[in-house]
Amino acid sequence: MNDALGDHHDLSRRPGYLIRRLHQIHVALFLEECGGLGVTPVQYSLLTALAQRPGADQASLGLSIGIDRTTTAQVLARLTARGLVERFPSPTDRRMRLARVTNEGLSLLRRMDPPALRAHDRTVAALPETDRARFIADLTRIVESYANSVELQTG
Amino acid sequence: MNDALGDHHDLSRRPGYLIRRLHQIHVALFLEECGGLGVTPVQYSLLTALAQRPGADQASLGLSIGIDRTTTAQVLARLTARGLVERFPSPTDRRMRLARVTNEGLSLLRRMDPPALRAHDRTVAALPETDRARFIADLTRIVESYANSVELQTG
DNA sequence: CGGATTTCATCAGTAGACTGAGGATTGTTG
DNA sequence: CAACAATCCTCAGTCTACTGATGAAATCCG
Repeated sequence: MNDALGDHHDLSRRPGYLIRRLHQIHVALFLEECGGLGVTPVQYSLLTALAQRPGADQASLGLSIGIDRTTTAQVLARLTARGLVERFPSPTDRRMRLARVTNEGLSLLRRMDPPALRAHDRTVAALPETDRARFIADLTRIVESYANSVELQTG
Repeated sequence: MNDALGDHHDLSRRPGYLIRRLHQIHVALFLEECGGLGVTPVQYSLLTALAQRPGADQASLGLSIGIDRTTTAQVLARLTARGLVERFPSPTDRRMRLARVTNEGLSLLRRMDPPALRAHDRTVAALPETDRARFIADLTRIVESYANSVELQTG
């Protein structure tokens, strides 16, 4: 067995494993900070994106936050059921359903911002302050390197 | 609106958002490299951990790879159905079900190692080579800082 | 104009991930 | 020893996430 494979058998050296765990940690911190409001990280991302682009259709909305068409529809359905989002048919293209954040949704979004910001900050709080920006820049660099990759994007 | 919250409205500056996307990218790369073998990243992690600790019980197995009791049972059930893992009651504690990787599972694991290693390498390939080890060290640091955190651990 | 293609949304199916509740067993302690 | 507590697993329910199939609508192009 060569060294590369030997190291590879130590789970904690696998980037993918560490990333899954880090994702898990962030979700837990987010729910700890925002749990009382009943909104998950993805729901919060979607609300944020939709608040910036009212009347977006599901496909482009999902694309902008990196979730696929089916997941986008599911999340929108839950937010709609709670009255945080409205959906309506596009007047110009009857295939499309457009969405918009309701006043109630905007109000919730404003209340969520401080705890959500705390959750994001706590996610990288274990790093010395001088390393955090660099770490986030590295994350950004990897994510953006795949942003235009067809096979990894939602279809 | 203060600056911190203003920046926060740019999704791509939120660590949690970037981590979710990065996780997504890794899973896609993993399935691209290993897809033909029909094993997911979590299944691969579990097989790797179980191969190192044959006869582990579900709870400690899940704990060691950071998935909760219910998910562990689900993943083990799928692997068992495919003949990659065996489950059997503990001879000393009738509450426990122990598990072990079958010969077929060990064989698959060996075949998976090269493509899985490629997937993990590709996950951080967008970073200049000199930055990769540091990035992985940062990931490790954060994950380990929460390793003993009760409220974020499975259980 | 009309058929082929593309695009948008939905549905069904599968997988990972967690909570809360419950039953069975084991361990602790008075 | 018996009551209590802790542990292990399972079950039901919810949410994120993806693929593949299908139907409806729009667009392209001959």
